[in-house]
Amino acid sequence: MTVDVVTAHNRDMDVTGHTSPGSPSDPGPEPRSDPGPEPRKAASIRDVAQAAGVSYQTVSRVINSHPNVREETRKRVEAAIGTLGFRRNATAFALASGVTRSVTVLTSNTTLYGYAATLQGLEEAARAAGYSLGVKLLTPEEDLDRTVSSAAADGGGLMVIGFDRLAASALDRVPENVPCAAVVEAPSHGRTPPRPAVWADDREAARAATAHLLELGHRTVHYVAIPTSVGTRRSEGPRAQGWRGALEAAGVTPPEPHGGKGWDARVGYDEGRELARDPGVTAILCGNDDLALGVLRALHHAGRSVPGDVSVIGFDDAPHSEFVTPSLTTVRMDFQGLGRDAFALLRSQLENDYRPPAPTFAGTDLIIRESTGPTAV
Amino acid sequence: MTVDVVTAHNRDMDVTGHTSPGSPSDPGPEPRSDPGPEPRKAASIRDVAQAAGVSYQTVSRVINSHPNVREETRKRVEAAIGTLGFRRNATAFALASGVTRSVTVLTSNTTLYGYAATLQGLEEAARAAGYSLGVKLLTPEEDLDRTVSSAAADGGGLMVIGFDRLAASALDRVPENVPCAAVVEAPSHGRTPPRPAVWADDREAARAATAHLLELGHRTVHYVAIPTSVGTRRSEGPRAQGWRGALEAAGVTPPEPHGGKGWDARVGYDEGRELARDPGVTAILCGNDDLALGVLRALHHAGRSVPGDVSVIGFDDAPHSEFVTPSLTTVRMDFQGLGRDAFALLRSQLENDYRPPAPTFAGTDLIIRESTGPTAV
DNA sequence: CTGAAAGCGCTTACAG
DNA sequence: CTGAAAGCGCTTACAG
Repeated sequence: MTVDVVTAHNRDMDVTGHTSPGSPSDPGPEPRSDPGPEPRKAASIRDVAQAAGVSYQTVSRVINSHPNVREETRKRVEAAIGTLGFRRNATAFALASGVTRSVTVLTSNTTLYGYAATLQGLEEAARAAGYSLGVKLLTPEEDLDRTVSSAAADGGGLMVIGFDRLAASALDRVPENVPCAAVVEAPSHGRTPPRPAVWADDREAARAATAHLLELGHRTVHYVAIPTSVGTRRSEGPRAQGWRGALEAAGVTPPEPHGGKGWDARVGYDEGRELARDPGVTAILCGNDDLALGVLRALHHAGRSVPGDVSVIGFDDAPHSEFVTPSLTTVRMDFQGLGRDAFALLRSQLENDYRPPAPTFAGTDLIIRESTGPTAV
Repeated sequence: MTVDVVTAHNRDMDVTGHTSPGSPSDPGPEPRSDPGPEPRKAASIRDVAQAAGVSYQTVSRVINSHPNVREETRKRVEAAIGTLGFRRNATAFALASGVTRSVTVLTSNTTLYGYAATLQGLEEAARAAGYSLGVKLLTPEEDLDRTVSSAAADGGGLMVIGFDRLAASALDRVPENVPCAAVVEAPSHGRTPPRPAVWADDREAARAATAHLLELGHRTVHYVAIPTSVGTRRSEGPRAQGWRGALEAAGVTPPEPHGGKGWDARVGYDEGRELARDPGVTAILCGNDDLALGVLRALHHAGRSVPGDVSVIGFDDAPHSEFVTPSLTTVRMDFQGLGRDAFALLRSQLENDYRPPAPTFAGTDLIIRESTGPTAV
């Protein structure tokens, strides 16, 4: 396929670390008794109290904007806070108050579009609610129980982006008494996720996309699967189920699905090469836009035109899908909405008086672009 | 340009929140004095001590794998830890020990490839070192000083992904006494970042890419800029400087640069339409691959072939760039390496006895694919 | 090898 | 409206 001529350039490092002023390598002229203008250690509530001539409890009242503080006292304390550059120690606050206002996200990926966009939705919701957000990457190498329990020990709640098997088993291992919510693949009928969760209707979206291809006149539709969080066979994910359901509803026997080996364009390319060899293949649904891109590329290399000879539909509506040629027909997903809604589910476990608002998830849309068309006559 | 026929589907929500067992809405049969099999509250060091029949200091020794504990005592404590499901409270640990082993990343984006890949490098390095990783998104709406100081108050160190103006000014505002490191754009000659930082040699990479186009016979090279962290004009970033430097070295007067208005393909498309109108344009360097994708699309719509009529080079080597048609000649950046190296810089400020290892950053490479070629004769 | 004390920086009752 | 006490769950010296 693509021949990459790699021209090595700039193998030299240009990475610089500057030692901070006052580092051991620069002892300075002489030890001074004067601590100097820049405070070495962060000011505490007690330092502020002393500077303002009040007790430290009063400082606590001011920083928590308690009503019962005389105006003049407050001013004095605030002035001291300003000059000392005081910032409340979040660790001590968490320990003393018992409220953590932090969540850590467990995810096996941060760069794939669906994951990254979900993460962004989570971040926005967390920030809006005044929570800090931690991220812990799930890897096959590390012991899952250790990873999960160390994340749980960080306090606060846990969010799981459960699009894959690794993340799904992490979700299964979250201890009962740890607040937790997840965004997951649409569960099979009658099954519920082990924890409060949100999901998009992948199954229905895949059904609609497949039906659209059948309506265009294609005799059958092939499927290139993404890995899935459920089952072991690539045909068991909700997108695969929706695809199969649409075919069966039309009286078409579903062909063997492809893929299931990864999320990226290379996998799509490899599967696309196989599909391109079969002249009977005229319509392909892909589990995501990256796979679809690889399939497009493989069809191009095989000399089969899109959509003239073959129609291709992706999934997710990644940002570049509108700008490739041919532009990609795909299913738009509101990952950020999923992230926001999942955060609300977690927050309702963390704060007793918090009721989650109406879900903001926008649903799924089939976006028709250039990569699909009627069958050639 | 692309006509999107949006078929609304599945606007219905399919988002489910399951209330956890024992929620207020399900009060259960009767209050029981028996707390039941599942512990409501996490076990503390004291609970473990009691269960094991030792003092809580001994438990502390065990969980910190202190040598001076009798083998039998250790066993007993470990058994108690197991049955109680004890996990050390990270907040209390941080407060008592003074070591935080956490960093929070300040970034204005998490989905653009360069940012996401840098973040992933940071995450890997942090995890390998046993640090937890927080992410705080920088937004123009929020007060920068507040955002920075709240992140600083979370304890641990700060990492800034400083590829844009917002992040650069966040970096300027980090208080002197807060440990901090950054990954930044290559600084101009004689200027140093306000904090320890790493960078790739964007300037040299852009120079090399431009020189490559000139060597192919192009009379001049046009530039579509990404926004930059320095200066106000789009021509001031290091990539722009490298591009201009290469032209001037060849005795070519640089044309006015385009872009600078955003990072995504839409901006590239808009700029590409302008460039496509000028038949004298035969070579275009873009500040990133998304812009390049938009430019490619605009050239396609204008009926100008790539690389037959126009050559295009991107920047960053995003995962999809290899699979678009024509595949994109681009500059590969080792963002993950930058992230790892930046973390080491921060860690050396956090741990007195830690010396950063040799940098792992792999440099930049020009990857030549299909979107570039010799000028048409 | 193990236990009793003091303290990390804050908060939440409890007193005045 | 403001101050003195106790405690969050752990650690680091200090004693035995």
